[in-house]
Amino acid sequence: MKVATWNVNSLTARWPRVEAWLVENSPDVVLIQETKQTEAKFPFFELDKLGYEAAHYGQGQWNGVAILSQVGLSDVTRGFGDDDPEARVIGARCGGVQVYSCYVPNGRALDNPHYQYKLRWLQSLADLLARRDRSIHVVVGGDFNVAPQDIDVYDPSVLEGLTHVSEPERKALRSIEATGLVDLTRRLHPDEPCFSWWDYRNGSFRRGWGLRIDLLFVDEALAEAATASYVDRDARKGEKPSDHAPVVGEFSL
DNA sequence: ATGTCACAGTCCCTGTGA
Repeated sequence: MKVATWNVNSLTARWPRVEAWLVENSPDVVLIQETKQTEAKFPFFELDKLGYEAAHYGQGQWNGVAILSQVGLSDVTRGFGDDDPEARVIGARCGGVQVYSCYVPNGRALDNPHYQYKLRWLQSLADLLARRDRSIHVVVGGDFNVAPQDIDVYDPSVLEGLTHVSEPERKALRSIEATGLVDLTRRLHPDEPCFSWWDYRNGSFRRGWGLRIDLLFVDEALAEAATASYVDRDARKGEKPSDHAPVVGEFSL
């Protein structure tokens, strides 16, 4: 089973790239973030032609998450069941695996109210995962907007005092791992940065100024069944790329 | 920190978010 997570930064603007990538890579399950689409605009018909069932939690101008699957899709859940008005998490059962596509709030700055929202949101996710059915495999993927460790940052000194690297954010990720989940990319590549996002500005991609903020958390048994994890950097090149590259995990189930 | 991109509004520019 091949599972990918990709923040596409507008599925409307990115559709030509997304479609080409799906045809070339044919992942079984794709966790999408930042569709920036209403339900009416989501390309259900086009995805069906490519062999994908899809579930979308859309909002319109901002946010929006989706799950695409070639191995079945059922039991869709949207949000945490609280009063969060932002479309940032969707869950479903695909091929016997419970999957979640997550778009964690950016945080903006440590003294911004949005940063507190980010920490609360991560706590809600940890609570949800703590309550999960342990008899089923789980993949929790998405744009976490947190670089778990300094190795996940091109130059830690540049980001000092900024969001994405603060200790409370990193602690929140550890509390997600503490529910029995493994950061798959780091497990399989202990010493490689494996960046997944590069700012559009400053020629950051060309200069290698990246962060690893797109993560795949999987249960321990799935981590042991993993055969590969990689970032498709080619998707960050060429015409109209997203600022994120897809992160892929492969498992022999 | 900022050499960009995408969105909405009421447009061929500005504000906002990332």
